[in-house]
Amino acid sequence: MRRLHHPNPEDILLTDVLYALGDPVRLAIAQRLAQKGALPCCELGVAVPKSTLSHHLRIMREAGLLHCHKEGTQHINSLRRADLNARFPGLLDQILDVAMMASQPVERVESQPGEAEH
Amino acid sequence: MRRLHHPNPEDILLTDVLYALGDPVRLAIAQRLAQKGALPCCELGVAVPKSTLSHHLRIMREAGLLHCHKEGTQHINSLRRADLNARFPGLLDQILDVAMMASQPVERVESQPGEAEH
DNA sequence: TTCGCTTATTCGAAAAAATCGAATAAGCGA
DNA sequence: TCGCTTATTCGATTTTTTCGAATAAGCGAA
Repeated sequence: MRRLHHPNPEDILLTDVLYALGDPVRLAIAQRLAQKGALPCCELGVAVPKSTLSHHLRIMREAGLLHCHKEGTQHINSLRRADLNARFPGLLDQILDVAMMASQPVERVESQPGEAEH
Repeated sequence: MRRLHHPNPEDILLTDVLYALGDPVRLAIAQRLAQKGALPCCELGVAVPKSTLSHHLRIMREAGLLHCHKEGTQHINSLRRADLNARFPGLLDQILDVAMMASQPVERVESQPGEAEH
């Protein structure tokens, strides 16, 4: 398997980060990782085919948004919070804050059926 | 000419805003408008063909990022700062802040030759 | 009104990117 | 080695982006 590419912190581009987060599936992944810390691909909780998920993770990884390392057969993903905060102070937290506030449908995939939100 | 569509403030989606700013040309336009207030298309200072510029402005307008109104033969564009701030408090300013900090090449097109930036 | 000029959108074809099923790779344990 | 699990890569289709050419629309002068 080819080695996965991660940009150096100083090479992370703002437009790449914004582009990576400018998709409902990828924003949901970022939110999930922010909450859970580190997760393998299969536990990201997004309803897309495996090949599409791989593509989304690549976009995020190459944008510098997340780090991925292998553990056995699994690929563990986590947000590069420190690197992002060094390069763009406060940005990621601000985005995750407003994302939490104004959740979009795709981000509520696992809400409890009993909790109505009339 | 068809009427230009602008989403209502409450219909603005975070992913649309991030996607709209996740392109070097569009981020440069947002920065320019943040600095100058309101500008017609021809004074946005981006080096792309007219038809491409029209497309970029449409993406931004339909994302809720900017407002466009006609004045004579010109279309005046301005950021929807109040609407965006109401929907996603602090987000736009945060993005413009870090964009200013870490300017990408396309954003420095008009820097003064005399002003060194060491 | 009609012509010429300016500003900007829309059309249409080509290039680039996203999607997703099928095939492949790679680790683990029996 | 075989079978199972996890995830990437391939390849074809769909969607989006790009940009020259055509169109639209306002303005001022003849």
